[in-house]
Amino acid sequence: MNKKEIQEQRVKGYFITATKDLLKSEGLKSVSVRNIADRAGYSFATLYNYFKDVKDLVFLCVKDFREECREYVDTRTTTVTPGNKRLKAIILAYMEYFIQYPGIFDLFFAEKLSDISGKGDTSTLITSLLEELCAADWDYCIDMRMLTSREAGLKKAALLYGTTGLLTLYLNRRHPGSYDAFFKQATHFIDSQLKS
Amino acid sequence: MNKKEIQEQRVKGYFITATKDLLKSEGLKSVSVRNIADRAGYSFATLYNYFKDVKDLVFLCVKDFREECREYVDTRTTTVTPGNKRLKAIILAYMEYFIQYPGIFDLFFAEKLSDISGKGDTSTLITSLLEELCAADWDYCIDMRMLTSREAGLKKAALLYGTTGLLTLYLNRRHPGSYDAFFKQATHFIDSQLKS
DNA sequence: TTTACATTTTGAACACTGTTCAATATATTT
DNA sequence: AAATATATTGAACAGTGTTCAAAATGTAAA
Repeated sequence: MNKKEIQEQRVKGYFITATKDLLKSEGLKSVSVRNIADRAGYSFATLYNYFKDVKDLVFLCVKDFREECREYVDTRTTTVTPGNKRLKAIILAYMEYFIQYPGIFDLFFAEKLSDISGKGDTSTLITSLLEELCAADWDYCIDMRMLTSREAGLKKAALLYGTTGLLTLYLNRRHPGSYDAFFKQATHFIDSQLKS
Repeated sequence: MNKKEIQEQRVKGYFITATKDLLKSEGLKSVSVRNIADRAGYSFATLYNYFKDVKDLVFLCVKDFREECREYVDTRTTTVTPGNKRLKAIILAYMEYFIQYPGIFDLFFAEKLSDISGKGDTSTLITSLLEELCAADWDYCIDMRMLTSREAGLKKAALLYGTTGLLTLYLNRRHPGSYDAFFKQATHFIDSQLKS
């Protein structure tokens, strides 16, 4: 029924919102079935009527966070000069977003997906985010004959791997040891990669 | 006393060996206080007479794995021509080691350190491994005037970030989707970074 | 309105996790 | 052999995810 569908989606939304709030404020380690249900105003058992397990619920947040990150980056890079300059700004803002919400980084890149089957698209959702954010400016550079399509492909990959690694090392291993040092390393890395 | 010290180190060793075996065979998720103690032939409570908590014990394994990785890489790269060629071989072997033991990668780069205080050197132990493996060949390239010291520093950092990110994405997000594709990406990335 | 059925919500229970602590067992010394 | 010191241990507690039968609620029919 339609009414039933609407209500189901509503309750699902309560759980998702609770999970997102918890993840952003307390981090991934505090995301538990009982904590989520408390925030949503339901019993922990109710959660299992709407999601097959807690990982399923947690990974449903990826879509929303992806959009949030997109907006975060867009609002602070639209006025920047297209091309290399904006690419740098986009990548820095992208990293900044995860620095601000380490729990979201954990969810995106560290948390293991439970079942490998149908969740391939969640992985794609995550790994394609940076590429999507940069797409227009890579195209711009290619159109301007600053880069070949082949070169752009290599740089895209290197920047995805590098930013992921740098964030992993900084958030999980405090390397570099301060935010200033991290930021300096990030800019150096991006500059070195964008340099033709 | 000396006798006491020897016995204490021996029992500690039993727990560390058990943890290492478990980590390599079953992965980090199976490393629990009771599983470790079972393998070591003690009660789970005994563990707390030798280590302040389970994370302390788990991170003590880093030192041994570091040595193991070092040997793994050394034995398959000593005969390679020094310079860029050997650098590539070293970095590939380094990645290969973690592909073989995903649990060790989790321990090195994903697992959060419990207390931030005295464990800074464990982080350093981890983040300096690749640099140490490559040190001789970077020096070789600098001596041969193939690189300036400054350029080498940039490349070192980029390769550390890139390998960490590529391994994170492949092991946690199946990106790229197959080992063949992963290997191809890894070689492309390394080649592009080593290219002056 | 009351009865009957369908759906949603829920807490108890189970198997796990890490950790603490008092009791037990072992080793050492007197 | 008795007294003391040390090592080992299981019970207990608070937390985790998950299942399931019972209770509460909503809906339809009599």
